[in-house]
Amino acid sequence: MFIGEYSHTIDPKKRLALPSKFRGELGNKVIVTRGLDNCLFVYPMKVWEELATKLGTLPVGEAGTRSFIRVMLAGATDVELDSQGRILLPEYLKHDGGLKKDVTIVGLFNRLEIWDSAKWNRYKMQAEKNTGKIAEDLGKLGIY
Amino acid sequence: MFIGEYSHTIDPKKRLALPSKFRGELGNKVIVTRGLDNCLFVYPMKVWEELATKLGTLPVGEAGTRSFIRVMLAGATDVELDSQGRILLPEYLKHDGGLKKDVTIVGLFNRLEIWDSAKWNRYKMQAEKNTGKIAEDLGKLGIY
DNA sequence: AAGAAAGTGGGTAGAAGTGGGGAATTTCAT
DNA sequence: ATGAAATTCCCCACTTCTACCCACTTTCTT
Repeated sequence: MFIGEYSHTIDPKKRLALPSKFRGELGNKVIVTRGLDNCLFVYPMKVWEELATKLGTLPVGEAGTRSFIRVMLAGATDVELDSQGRILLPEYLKHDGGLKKDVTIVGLFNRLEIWDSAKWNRYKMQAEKNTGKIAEDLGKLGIY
Repeated sequence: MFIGEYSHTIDPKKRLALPSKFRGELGNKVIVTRGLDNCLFVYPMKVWEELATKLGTLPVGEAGTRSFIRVMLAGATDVELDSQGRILLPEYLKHDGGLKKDVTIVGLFNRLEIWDSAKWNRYKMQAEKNTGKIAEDLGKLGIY
């Protein structure tokens, strides 16, 4: 399980080191894709395969579904880790994720998220303002 | 499985390089045809054969089905990759797909799609407006 | 304090994408 | 049928990007 928050940098060659703590569980090949809230998702291959299978079995007749599948699959790319544990980010993902030099890598159960550091900090502050509300929700979910 | 998004160009001789990542899985002969939403579809031979069989056995009673089959089958052409991994696009497909110089090649599970880059970007932006809806869909699929 | 591990940066050979010349083939009009 | 024009195919050339290797610095561990 992936947990924790790490500050890394994208170098001039668009390479990004993944936290060493995650490498064992990730293997040496991962899937990077556009996520929600303008960040990127990183999946281990096994998790991705389940997800892709679900996508592949959706009916393609309806335009909305078609566009959904397109965005998910088109936004995804498989990347290999180099000998230093870095991935090479395609330009379009770097762009769509709003990433510059400083990024924050967040572990979330079965995936990672890659955020622009500034954006992540804003998001966190915003989230903290809603702590009370979140606590309520947690309560409803039976989490204490 | 084909995934990802690649920016390529059609040269003055109407040649288009397919992304090298896809070449192994495509083989050196593919089918190009008119797709949905004003783009082109590219199928590996095996996938096309299955698809063509299905199309051939569809009931032809309904006008919509008939026209769909016509567009798919009539527009289809088989093209070989040259030694640089490029295909030669027939003029009518280039025209019907609204393709100019800059195109985006998208990997979508078992096929590729070829889009005019400007059109693809508009499509993507449009799709992203439906992020909320997409998030719901993700939930339904059990994706977190 | 010394060694190991992690993150970052850079050089370089090879691969990938793009463009163009010229021969061979096809198409079309004469 | 024949010549002209266009198209297709096969090379080769150039530029950019990527993969692989090595090196430096900082942090953590022993």
